[in-house]
Amino acid sequence: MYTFKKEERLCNKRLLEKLFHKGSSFLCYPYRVSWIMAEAEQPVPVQVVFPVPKKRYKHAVDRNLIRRRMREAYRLHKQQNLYSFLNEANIKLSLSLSYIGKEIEPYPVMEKKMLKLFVQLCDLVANEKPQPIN
RNA sequence: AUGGCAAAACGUUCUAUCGCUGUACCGAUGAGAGUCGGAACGGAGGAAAGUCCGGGCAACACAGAGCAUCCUGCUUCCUAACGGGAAGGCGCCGUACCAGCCGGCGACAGCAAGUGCCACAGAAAAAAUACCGCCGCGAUUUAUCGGGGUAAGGGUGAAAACGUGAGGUAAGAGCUCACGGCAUUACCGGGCGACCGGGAUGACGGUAAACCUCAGGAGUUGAAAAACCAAAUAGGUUCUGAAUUUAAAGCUGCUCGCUUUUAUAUGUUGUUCGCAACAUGGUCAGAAUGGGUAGGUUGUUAAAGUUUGGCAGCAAUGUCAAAAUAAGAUUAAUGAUAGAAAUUGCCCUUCGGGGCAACACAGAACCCGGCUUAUAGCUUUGCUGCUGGU
RNA sequence: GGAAAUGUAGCUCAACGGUUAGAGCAACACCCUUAUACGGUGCCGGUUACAGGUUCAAGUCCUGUUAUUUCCA
Repeated sequence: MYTFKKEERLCNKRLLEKLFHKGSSFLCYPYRVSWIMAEAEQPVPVQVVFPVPKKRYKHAVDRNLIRRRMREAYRLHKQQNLYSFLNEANIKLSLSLSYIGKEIEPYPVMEKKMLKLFVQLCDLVANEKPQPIN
């Protein structure tokens, strides 16, 4: 189940705007995570977007490389560490993982940080749960 | 042999596992649309980059001509077109000078259409107002002064009135002559032409990447252009029907409604001045209509395309024939991990090989033709001067 | 994806193609004051973003590159 299809990507402009304006966020270097509970009935637990700022990385090649590594790390570990928890709690999320590192990290580092990020996110969501937004 | 310059070709490959995306296919389900599963095939570049030019395509505008603005600028040809390319001319560079060949570079129309500018220095920077000097003339205090001629010499400058020699002259001066350079040319010859050779002429400083002149060209906006689709939401316009009318305050959580006060929605007509009739406007309900927003489809990848071969041409290129399952994303795919090989460098070597390291620049966004810039490594070709004279 | 503008001293800006690129603030030194501030005097600081070209001469003109900023949504 290491898939990553179109439905799992966050493409809607309104949702994106809502995410960045109203969503809560935290830092887990080299990622900046923004998340919000999703109201709409989406077919997957999480819709995610991976922005990499053009200001920091001038060349498209670098941005592509970072995005692809992030996506790979997310794809391989989301099922065990994120989906299982969310499915139990029956929560749906919109998520944004911005890369704000100053240098391009190698894949093993990014993978480790991604795991740490998942743990942190689950904790926060669990704390938020008592007063759901909808 | 090595280095440099120029041009051209290439610019990693294979396997396994897990993914992403497109195409058409099979199975299950379903009335259908679709959904789920399976296996097959395709999936970044020489610059995809910069956006510097030129097109295609689309929308809007548009009688014709001129002015302004901007761009281009040796000639001929190629091309859909170009500021691109090819061939040629001319100039410059490649060992002092000259000639020829070879190679490289050149925004290379016109200062002899007009105007402007040429700091400082210098007498003078362009119609020579003569500082020193040179040569006459006049005056005399015999060493100077006055008023002329003179661009040969001095010095200044990036640049000084074409250079050298002779004649000529009071001294000088293209003033005259010879040789040489430069420019122009309504002349002659060669070349399609740029231009070349000869003759004639002389207005013989530089600057047009100074204004400008001449010749040629340019409508504007860009796929976030543009066309179509069926829904939802708020509002616009029109039609039909219903009720009947405004403003302020209060009652109730809100709406409806009720109460009080004031005026009696606007206009026209009539009027007994109390009001009545008609029209318009407003409220509610329904229908139609065209536009906007977000979404989807088309545009959108079979093309002035790629590869190979024949023919025409010096070449750019054209033409004919054949071949190929020929990227198509849209918050944006083409990836990750592991292993092997190739290439290059270094070290060791029993010359069989082994170990370590490196592997550039860089990512399609409607599509083409160029240019420019970045680029590890690797391959090929040419040149890096040759000949003759002084 | 498309379209513009600007790079000059540590900062903010000037400068007809022509002398050694200038002004204010800042920094430094001295004076003033018991001392600091204010004030005064002096001084320091520039590859005019980079490369090439035109010109006798380029910060200025032309071409290419690079960096920054802005606009269209």
